[in-house]
Amino acid sequence: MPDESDILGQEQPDDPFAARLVKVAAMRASGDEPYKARYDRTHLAAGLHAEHKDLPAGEGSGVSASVAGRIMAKRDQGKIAFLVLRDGSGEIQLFLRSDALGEARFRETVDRIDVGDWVGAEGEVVRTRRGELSVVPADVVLLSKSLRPLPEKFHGLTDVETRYRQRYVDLIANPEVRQTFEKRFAIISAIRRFMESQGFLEVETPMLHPIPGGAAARPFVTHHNALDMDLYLRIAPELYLKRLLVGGFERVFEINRSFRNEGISVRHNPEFTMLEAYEAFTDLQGMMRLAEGIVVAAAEAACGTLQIEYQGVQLDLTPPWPRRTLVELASEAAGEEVSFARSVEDLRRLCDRHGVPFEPSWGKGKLITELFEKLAEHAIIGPMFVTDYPLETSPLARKKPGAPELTERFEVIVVGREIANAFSELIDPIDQRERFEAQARAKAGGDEEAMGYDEDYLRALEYGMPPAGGLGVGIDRLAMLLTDSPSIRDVILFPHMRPEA
RNA sequence: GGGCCGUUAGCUCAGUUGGCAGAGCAGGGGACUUUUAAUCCCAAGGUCGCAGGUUCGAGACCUGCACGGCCCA
Repeated sequence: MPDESDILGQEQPDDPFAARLVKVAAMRASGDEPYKARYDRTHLAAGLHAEHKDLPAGEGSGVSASVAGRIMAKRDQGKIAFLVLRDGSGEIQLFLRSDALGEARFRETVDRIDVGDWVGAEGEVVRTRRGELSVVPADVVLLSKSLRPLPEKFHGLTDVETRYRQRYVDLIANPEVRQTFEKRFAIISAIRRFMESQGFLEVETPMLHPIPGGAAARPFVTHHNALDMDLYLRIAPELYLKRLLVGGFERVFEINRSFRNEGISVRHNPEFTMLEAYEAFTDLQGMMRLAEGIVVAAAEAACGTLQIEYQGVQLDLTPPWPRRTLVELASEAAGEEVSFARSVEDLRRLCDRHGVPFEPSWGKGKLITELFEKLAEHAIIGPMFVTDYPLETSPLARKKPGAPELTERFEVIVVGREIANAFSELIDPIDQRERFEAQARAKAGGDEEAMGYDEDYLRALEYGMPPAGGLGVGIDRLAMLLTDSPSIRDVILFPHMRPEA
């Protein structure tokens, strides 16, 4: 990579980077700082288009405006030049004229400015003969010199690896990427407003956990030097939020990152964003209404409608969503009854017959859950509440009355994917202790995703937790759904990547 | 973890049966006073992902590795 000293002797280097360094050096030599401190603008591009929408082609407005942004295109025609300036609101053309700037200054300005530079300009707002609203600058200021050429203007940046690694270039080259993220943040903002409108208080709980809990997942481990102890990046905020119910907060939620030390795929990033909400004195029915309300608020904010299309599939998000039990759906997909009435050996044979791999340590509940996930879940268009998850895989959910092997739990499935998960919360400290003991046995048996035994959480339950419903929503997956994005990496600004080759 | 595919100029892509590395855009020089992917002329631009192998000769064929994508687990 050349630096300024390398190119001082060269007048017109061919290399774009070097050519731009020459311009930087020339500006500095003439006392014009190429990286300025500020620029006071009067207008945004979109504001000018709105204010002057009735200005006829070929006429001047008689009013002056100053704008600032990045130069996206340059069309030099000798005595005039057109620059396309993009700011945060949109684009506005700069119509540089030698008769407005003076011939020498016009030439110097046009030669000095490259596509990619940040520029401020002030002058009369006009509409050209061809109908393009433009600013005819009496003054053009180079605010920040870009040294690297932007991707080709017509095709943009398409290499997905570069798009994810250099999101800043992706955002410059591909305007729809910006729209996707604007939608993502509109979704999150709408969900916050909805939760607050329902009387929920947004809280912050620890991300560094002494005992990983609240989900079945392998954690990231880190180390606190002063305390000389290992800590875990949280896999879920659940157990802390429920401690707050014990403390007397009746409606709380948190929207923030959790971390899971697992594979990366189109649906998994090591750090991801979840909403978790807990409401005292309600149950699974209340969580169904809450889940529907959240998705409706998010869809209206992002899409303005509940009729959406995801990857070619038409979806109607209008509540109420249908409810089916997990065992029912697994049985339909397997073509025979999948139930706790069958023996473990029988369920294993069923797995074999359908090509579903299993571990010898799995009980009926895990086998049935696996059959559902492998045979039925992917085919559900939804949105659908899948209910009655087995107790074996739901260590924090209340038992279903009259069905001791099942829990009062649902997942919301849309286009074959889990986007939300909820229970009537397990508030019985004696039952919870037994569940933790079962998890501890599974962990001892080699299950690295089994939940840790959290004695302080049990102590909290022993003080008494009110009846409650709890809900988790995968914000990244919801954003994928509402922005029609095929990969989670499309809705995470800086997705995790291996180091560059 | 397995299978398949990809990696060529800053970007987007060609590259035939193994025979001198190509185009457009961007960048450089020139022309142009209403352009919209401006247009026209000229010149320049390469560690063909990396390392081996086969061959008189490899961007292409073989092996390994790296990174990425898709599918499966």
